[in-house]
Amino acid sequence: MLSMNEIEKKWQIYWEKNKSFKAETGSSKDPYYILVEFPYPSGQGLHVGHVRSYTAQDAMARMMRMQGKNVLFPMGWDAFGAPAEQYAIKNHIHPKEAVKENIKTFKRQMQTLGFSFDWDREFSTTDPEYYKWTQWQFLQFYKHGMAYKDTVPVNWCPTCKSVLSNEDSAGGVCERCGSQVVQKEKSQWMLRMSDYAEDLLKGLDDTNFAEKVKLGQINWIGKSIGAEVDFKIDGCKERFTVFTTRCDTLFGATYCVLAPEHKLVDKITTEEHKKEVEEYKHACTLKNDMERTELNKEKTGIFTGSYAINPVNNKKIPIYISDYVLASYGTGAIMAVPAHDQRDYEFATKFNIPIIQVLEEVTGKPHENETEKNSIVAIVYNKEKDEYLTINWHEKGGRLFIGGTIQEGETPLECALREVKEETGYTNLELVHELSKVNHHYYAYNKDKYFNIESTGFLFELKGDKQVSPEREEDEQFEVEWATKETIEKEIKDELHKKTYEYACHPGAMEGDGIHINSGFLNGLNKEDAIHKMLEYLESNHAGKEKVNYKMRDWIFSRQRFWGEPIPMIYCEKCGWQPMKEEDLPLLLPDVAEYEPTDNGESPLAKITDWVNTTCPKCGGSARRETDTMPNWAGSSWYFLRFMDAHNNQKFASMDAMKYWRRVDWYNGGMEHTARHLLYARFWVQFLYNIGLVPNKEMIWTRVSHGMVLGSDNQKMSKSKGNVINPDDIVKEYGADTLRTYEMFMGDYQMDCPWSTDSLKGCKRFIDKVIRLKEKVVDGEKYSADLEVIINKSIKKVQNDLCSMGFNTVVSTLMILANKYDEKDHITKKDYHLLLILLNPIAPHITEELNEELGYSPICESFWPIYDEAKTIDEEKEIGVQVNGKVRATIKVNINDSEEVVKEKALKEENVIRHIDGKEIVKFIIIKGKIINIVVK
RNA sequence: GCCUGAGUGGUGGAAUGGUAGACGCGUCGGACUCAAAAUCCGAUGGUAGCAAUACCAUGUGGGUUCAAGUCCCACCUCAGGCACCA
Repeated sequence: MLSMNEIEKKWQIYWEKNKSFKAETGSSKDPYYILVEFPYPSGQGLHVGHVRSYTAQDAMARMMRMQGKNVLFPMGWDAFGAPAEQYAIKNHIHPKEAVKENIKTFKRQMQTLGFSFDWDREFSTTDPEYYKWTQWQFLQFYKHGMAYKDTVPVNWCPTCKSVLSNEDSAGGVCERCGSQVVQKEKSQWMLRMSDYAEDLLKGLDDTNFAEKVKLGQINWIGKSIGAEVDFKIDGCKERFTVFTTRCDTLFGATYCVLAPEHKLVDKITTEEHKKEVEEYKHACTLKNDMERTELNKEKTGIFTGSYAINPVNNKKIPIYISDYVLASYGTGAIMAVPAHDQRDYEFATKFNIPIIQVLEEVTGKPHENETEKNSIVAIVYNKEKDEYLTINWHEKGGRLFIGGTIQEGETPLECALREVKEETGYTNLELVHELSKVNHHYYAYNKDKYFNIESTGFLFELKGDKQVSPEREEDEQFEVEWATKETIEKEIKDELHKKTYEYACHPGAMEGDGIHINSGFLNGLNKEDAIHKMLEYLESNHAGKEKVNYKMRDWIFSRQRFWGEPIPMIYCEKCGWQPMKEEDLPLLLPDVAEYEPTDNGESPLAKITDWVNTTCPKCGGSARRETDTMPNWAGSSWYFLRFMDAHNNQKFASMDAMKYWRRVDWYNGGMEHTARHLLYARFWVQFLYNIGLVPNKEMIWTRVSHGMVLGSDNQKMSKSKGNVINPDDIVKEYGADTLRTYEMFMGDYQMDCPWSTDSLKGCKRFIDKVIRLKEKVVDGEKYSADLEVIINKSIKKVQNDLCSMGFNTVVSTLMILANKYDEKDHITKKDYHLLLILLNPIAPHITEELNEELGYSPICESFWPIYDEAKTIDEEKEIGVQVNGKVRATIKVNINDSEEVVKEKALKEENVIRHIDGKEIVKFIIIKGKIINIVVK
């Protein structure tokens, strides 16, 4: 008798020897490419989370092979990265040595789990044979004008003298030493990814990504359609352009803002403001990205002394500089419309800049022959009692705030104060906010008239309870009541008053839609129509044009690190930047053992002078190599192409191989990579497609993501929390099949799920039960008659669920099947064989072993069973009988029963009779094979 | 603030608009055993009841429907991602 671990070893050797999972390029079988993100081989070893996603894809791969597909299921290593470099610095060894060790561990662990990877295609991104092609592809980017050098700000720690990634400088503090991170300008290689924004957006239509993945991509690209508007500067020839998505609000622009870094700032700043502006600009350079974008930060800024001319009404509006405007987005300048943009509103309030409302929300329904008038709604708040002043008309009109019509010669504010006094007698009010105006339509019963009013809202605070006697008119029969927030939300039904209350709760800019006011030729139009009309106006007056902007920027492609692909560029004093000759690739990383960072922010490579000094490929004179390396994302942007033709030394992959495999059919990875990694990979592929090197513009068809395996405390597994589960321990104690089965069964594959060793034991019991069932096997090459339906149902469910990531229900289906078998004294050989095949994708070792004992040829060389749809339906079924939607009984129905028979059966049930007794049957609903509902009155 | 998800027993989680809680874990009871482990059998959402059964129950409140965990509207909580993108 072999032990569990021996059985597993036996089959792992069998698969390896027989190359059971080798994918043959060019085979006449249908190709199917299943990819799971290749791991970073860390020193921690394989995580149980890896086991979950690899098992899931492995199960799919195994089933599809049995279904006759030529499955490509590869594995490799994404081994460049900071941890290996840190480790190397500490231990004075070359990172490639550390990586070699880690890969060995990872591979051994994967093999003990029995994943059906085609190991013949294995490679690491750190192999010179691989990164040669990463470098080669960079040269293609360069040669096609897609790579360029630019000066961009980087996070810089003055203490560590090192460039930090955004992650390492979270919170504006250096992760390592805790000192303040500052911004430093640095010349970096960039890839023109923003040129591809539109194509990356459109390309999504040619993929089958999950909707949330597509949304992630769309948000990251961040397309916004708007307009560029040109502003002249008063008394000066200069002009500047702003980007806006709301050109319809141009009449409401009351100032402009330039980013502190904007080129024009120095030119337009007047003498008297020079000093302050300089100081402000300087203060901004000291702030890092985090501080500048901090939430709820109070707006800051400085007036430049100059004025811009609003192109639609020639009004002079002041120009400020402020860091809430980003130099890197749009044109680095904005027109500010405080009435309709929250940020502008905050700035304008702080600097006392006028706020002009140009758009009103509309409430109520318009009607013919409306009378127009202006009115107010006053909301009075009592801070001490936390209550609002209302008047209650009871059944004559419900609860309202104080309202009224503005009279001749009266301002809205005067009107509001008068109305409050007349209706309630309160006089000591302090204005908190004047609220946005609302355009309201309503019908007045007492006057039998339709009105269209422009209502101004006010929020007051009550100061003291001084009250004079109200001056109500005779027909004003209401009560004055103080009402709580809850009462108001429940009882105030009037749309205008509700809207006004909403404004009072969230005072600020009105960013919604409505109709335009104070806007010349736009008056009366809604947002969309007004945008179109404004665009026409701007274009015909040469003052602006439609413009599309994207949040996505070019890809900063330089890293000041040792352990990455060297960028194959050479700088010559005479010839400038020159690409290396392609035939000289790969440019190898030097074999030294010191990678301490330099103290000026250069890559550690800069200190290795033997390596840095070289000759210019163009003029042959002395020159220096680029010392920055590529980011971690580079190698993973095209590895899936390499798997199609992993050992080609003429090309990164041959067109023939890529045409045969077509694309990645199924790509599984973590949710955290669905935005950036996927975008980089798609960009890379689209570029290669455009220069004719890959067969399709999108090389990834379906992208799905898995949930994390958390510790049993529902927290992320980490050494410090002591909740880490090592797959090696589990395999040793319970076997790989049990671990695989449990990880499939633990929960919804796409969702996070905590580890539970108790539940794992349950899966062990299930596997043991399957083994025990062998004792019940009797000869027979047919399914047992009474098992036929459940067998056919199970085949269908297992195969459907394996394809739709319902791995947990695959396992439960098989548990149900095994329980059914267990109820019987005997099962046929064929019954048992079927269970083994269905379970094989998830628990491949033990099923192969039991299958062999039965005398069959290996499952990995067999065919997947085909189910008979006709036999998936039960002859007899229990269904519920409802009366008025509540289940009152269950009856057994036969598939051939007519509606009449079913009806009869239902009406015979005692409990049903009791519930319909003395009542009239209104409706008799029979959903065949599902439910009966008797509706009675 | 915005975008994604998710809220169902003691617990992990099932459920094409059709008997909510499949399957598993745990717990309780029983069998086997000198005993324990393993295994097997039974019970297991809550309240009331001896029971038949009734009522309540899928985050909260409304709605659509013969029928809602599932669809629609509003809200609350949690997790992840993005965040002054004009």
